[in-house]
Amino acid sequence: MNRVSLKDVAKKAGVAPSTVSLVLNGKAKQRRISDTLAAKIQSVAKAAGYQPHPVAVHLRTGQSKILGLIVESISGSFFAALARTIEQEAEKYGYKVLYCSTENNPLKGRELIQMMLKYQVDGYLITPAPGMEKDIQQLVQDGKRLVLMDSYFEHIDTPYVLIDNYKGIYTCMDHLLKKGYRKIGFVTVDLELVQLQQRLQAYHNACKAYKIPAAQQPVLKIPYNEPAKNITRHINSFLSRHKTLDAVLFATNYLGVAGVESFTHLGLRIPDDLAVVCFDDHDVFRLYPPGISALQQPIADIAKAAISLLMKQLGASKGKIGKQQIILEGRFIQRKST
Amino acid sequence: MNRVSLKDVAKKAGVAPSTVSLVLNGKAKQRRISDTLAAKIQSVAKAAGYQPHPVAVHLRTGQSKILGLIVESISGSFFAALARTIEQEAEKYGYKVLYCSTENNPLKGRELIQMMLKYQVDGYLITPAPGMEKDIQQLVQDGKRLVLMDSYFEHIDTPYVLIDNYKGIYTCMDHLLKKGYRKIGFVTVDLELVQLQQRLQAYHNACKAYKIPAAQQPVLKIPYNEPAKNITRHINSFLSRHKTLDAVLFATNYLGVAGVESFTHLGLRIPDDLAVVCFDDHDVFRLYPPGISALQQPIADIAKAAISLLMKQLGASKGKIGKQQIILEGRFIQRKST
DNA sequence: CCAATGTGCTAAATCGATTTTGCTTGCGTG
DNA sequence: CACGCAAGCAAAATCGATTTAGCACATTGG
Repeated sequence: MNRVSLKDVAKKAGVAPSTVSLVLNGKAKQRRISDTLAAKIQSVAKAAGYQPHPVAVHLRTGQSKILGLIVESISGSFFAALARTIEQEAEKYGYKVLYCSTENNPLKGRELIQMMLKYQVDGYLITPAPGMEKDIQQLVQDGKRLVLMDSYFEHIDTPYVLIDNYKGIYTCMDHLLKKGYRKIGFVTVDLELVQLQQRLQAYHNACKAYKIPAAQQPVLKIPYNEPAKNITRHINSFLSRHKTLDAVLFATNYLGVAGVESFTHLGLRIPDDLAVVCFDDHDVFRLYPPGISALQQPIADIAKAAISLLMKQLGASKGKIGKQQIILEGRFIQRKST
Repeated sequence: MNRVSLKDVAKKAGVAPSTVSLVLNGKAKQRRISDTLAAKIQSVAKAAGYQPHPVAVHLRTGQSKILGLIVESISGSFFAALARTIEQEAEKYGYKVLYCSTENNPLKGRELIQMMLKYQVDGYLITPAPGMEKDIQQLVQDGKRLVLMDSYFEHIDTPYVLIDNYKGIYTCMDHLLKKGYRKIGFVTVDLELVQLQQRLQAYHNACKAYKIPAAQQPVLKIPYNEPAKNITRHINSFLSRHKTLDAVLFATNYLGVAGVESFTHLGLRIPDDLAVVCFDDHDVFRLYPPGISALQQPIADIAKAAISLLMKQLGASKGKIGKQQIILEGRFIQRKST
């Protein structure tokens, strides 16, 4: 229960507290403290197991060294992986991450933001859900540091990191079309989010490029926040209505997962009865026989880019503040479903 | 961006900072500060919109005024309701709540506890999942203040609040038996947790009291952490194996919810083909026609009792530290399923 | 009339760090 | 020899609160 304070270290080393602080904060050179003394202080501090008191640091510097991470659902595999990498990256800069999920509930999103304001996090990392627009606008107005991931709002000027949605879907479509599939259904979410519009657009444009008439571009738009079993039901009826389909492209991974359930339910064999591709990968696609092709998001890269952007805003990183909008490309993972 | 500090208030009121602090902390009487001055300071502080700086308070007092709440799943209705009430109650004592869910993942539970240690929460409120036993033991050893809810560990001496599991199930059984049902199936989780043992025991004892032979007490134990669709599958086969059942009693609400799916799947009509009761209520039971009887947990009371126990440990509450184990009774909600 | 007691408030220490300013030396230069 | 400058470290201020010790004045008693 006995914390070692900076003073204790100073006493043991026989120097002033300020000297210890300077050394431990790497300002020894700059403040012309002799190397021998610096080395001694370092070793004494280590031996004593000194850990700076975060609350004191926070009070003095005004920095909590905490980042707030708000994701839609911590149970989703994309978000879980994202959270882990974010945490690792943040640690490199000496930041802790406070992470919470909105569980697709905008009210909860608001509460979480309020909570993080209270705890004075230094910066925000958010995968914005529809309904959080105003809250995010507010954060920007208040001059808070933030980076959006996975999505963004067209008329709020914030740094963000996301995948190239258009190119991603186009790659998937290109793959299917080159394989000879011509009756491709598209399953997406019924939402006005930019990235979903882009995905839809890419689907239609790819069809057009291969001279597929507009009438043969069946699209299923599933309501947002629909329970899993309803999604499966929607997909069931969609597939039944369009018996002639030879391929389906899912716009998000949870739709793809629901689709998988649908296939087993309808007894469809992949890829003989139907070819399948999904935008955004998932464990299920790797495991479900025979393996479903997917466009993998570079999760680690997204996390790194996001942290990097945030650190630049916080002035912790040396680099200049360059482009604030980063768009990464996905990687197509071919499996046996196509 | 201009925080008003205690000093600012002091300057505006023309008094010393210490006086302001004493007044605002309700120690005016005790320190014989005149009522007129106290009143003036109060009004000045209010007018200036003074808010104490939590970090400074934390540093000085050593109290973060934050409680850590760890639940199994924030999406579960029981836990969500619990979290809300906890938050409300905590606010009355001037505490904020940092809440997170383990999503039934013991590893995540450990991480969360580590995080809360870092943030120096003053006390812990935990609904312990199997696998967290060691971590909780450690907390107790470190002298942390904590209260368990919903469950507990037999050989760790901690304060806890939970429902009377035995009496709860007995009440359900009594209800069914009085209505004339004699072939009652029991669906529970295959876990060694005390409260589940008690529920099972109550089931068997109630049967015995009505002279039902042991051979006619069919019990289905479903593995822990099974995905929802597997649970439904288990229940399907259980109900098919025991066609003669005239009633089912579910030991937890998520089993009941899976059961409901099973009924629709098998085309069973409630209560004509089968009577149903569930331990622990859920929105679904209220909405699913014709409404399923359930033993409702007094969630608000649990939350209040837990906060009360924790506050006593933290010395924030006036009352003496009395009994540390609180057992509450559930309320039977009769609906049309029986 | 002076000590004892009470009253009402302020000054100063403290929590544990960071950061600016300042104080000694030693050395080189004119 | 005096002056200036730099090196190397210590002292003190600061962040924003809480809390203890104590000061100045008034009242009372012997």
